[in-house]
Amino acid sequence: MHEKDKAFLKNYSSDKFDKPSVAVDLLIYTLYEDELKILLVKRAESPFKDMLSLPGTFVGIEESLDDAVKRVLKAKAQIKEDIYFEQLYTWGDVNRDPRMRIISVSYMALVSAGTLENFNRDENISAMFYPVKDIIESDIEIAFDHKKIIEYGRERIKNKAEYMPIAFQFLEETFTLPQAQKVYEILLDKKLYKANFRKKISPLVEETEEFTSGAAHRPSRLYRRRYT
Amino acid sequence: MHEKDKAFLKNYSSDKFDKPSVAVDLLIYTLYEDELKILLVKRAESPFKDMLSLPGTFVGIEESLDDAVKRVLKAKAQIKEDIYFEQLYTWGDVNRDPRMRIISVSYMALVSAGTLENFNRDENISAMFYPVKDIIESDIEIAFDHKKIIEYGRERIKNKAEYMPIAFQFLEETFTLPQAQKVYEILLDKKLYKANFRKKISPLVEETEEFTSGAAHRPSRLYRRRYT
DNA sequence: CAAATAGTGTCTTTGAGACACTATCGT
DNA sequence: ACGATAGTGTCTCAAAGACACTATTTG
Repeated sequence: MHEKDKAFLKNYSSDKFDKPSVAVDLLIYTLYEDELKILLVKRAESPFKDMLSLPGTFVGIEESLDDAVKRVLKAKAQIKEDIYFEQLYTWGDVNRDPRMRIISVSYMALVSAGTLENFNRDENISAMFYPVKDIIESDIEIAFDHKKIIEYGRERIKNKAEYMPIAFQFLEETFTLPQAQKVYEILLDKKLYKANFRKKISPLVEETEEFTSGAAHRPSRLYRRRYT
Repeated sequence: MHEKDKAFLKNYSSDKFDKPSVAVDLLIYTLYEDELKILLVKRAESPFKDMLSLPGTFVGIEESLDDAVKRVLKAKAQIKEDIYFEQLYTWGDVNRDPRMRIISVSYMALVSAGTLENFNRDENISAMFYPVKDIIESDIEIAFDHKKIIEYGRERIKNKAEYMPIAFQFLEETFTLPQAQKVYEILLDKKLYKANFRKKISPLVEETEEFTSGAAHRPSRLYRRRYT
């Protein structure tokens, strides 16, 4: 390292030049019971003690943002696999945290119900999935500016769903088209026409030779996602 | 502040818990000479001395991200007015800056040529507008990961332009439809059909009674943006 | 009137939306 | 046979794309 760099670094790192802290906060979504749900944790400490908040963590000095996200996924949702997530927005208002200056980089992660099978609900009374609709429409208070972040995420997921592929994240490896349609209907929060939905999604999926069975009606063919 | 908060704060702020630094980096775009241009500054210091980089700054401890952006706009581009800008993405790789850990929140700002009239090119040999196309297509090296950020911004601006209103940021208060069409053609990087363009944009603009004059061809009506 | 750019009318193609019909299971 | 859900054919309508035409200025 150059001498000048050292000088710069020393000056910048000195105490008189305080830095903001950086955290990641996650919108971890899943779909079950025909609802979009999001993982929230009950705060154990002040400020906002006992209120719900997004799972998050501070970003370590030698840790990328993505790694911090993965660490939260593992710690708070018991998800060890690599799952889909994407960055949403960075919130930087000066007083968003009453303790100190914290800049929060928000991410959303989409998890299929299957991936959450080993998410132990009993052990995690502090971390639970709540219907997004309830959070947004009721006036339950949420810690920090996290309600705003949840609303922002809800809009983003709706927009993303319009352009299709993201909904597959909520489905298992194979799925029926009625299942896929249901996912879109929940994400977009509106009814879709069967025939039109199928026309639109057909280039994105490929048939398998499997069918559902047992139900008192015509079986449904299973599809898988087509990667092109 | 609670006792517990103090304890937390003390622990977190202690030296053994080093924090990343936070910066904002700006993609300041303008349009002239029928090209999309971006403001770059020549680095005076190592690392990457004499190379081009995005204008940016560290975020102060009592300064919001937006305020940091405005500070850069003023300092590097002499823009005192409030102009349009939006957050793009936050870059958090551990080694993106060789000196120390810096997380960069990138923004794009769109400036009309008129707003830049008092941008003194002679005084600013270190800050200049460069054609985006040249930067992306040539293999000039750009400091840090800023080339990647520039490419990311170029895609975003293209997507945004598809959904319309953003292009008005590059136009003056009133403008002709051929001028507006030109803006879209540059942003989208493709030719458009006159008749179709006009059909699409007509709900977004309103006529004035003014016309261009002096050119050796039919005068063009001036329009202004319609806010609805 | 010729060159140049502004501005309009209309045909074709594509895709979203709506609806009615047929197919196949369990009971 | 019938209730229930899976799956298909096709009409309508609106927007995107393509092209040809008319309009108004200066020199």
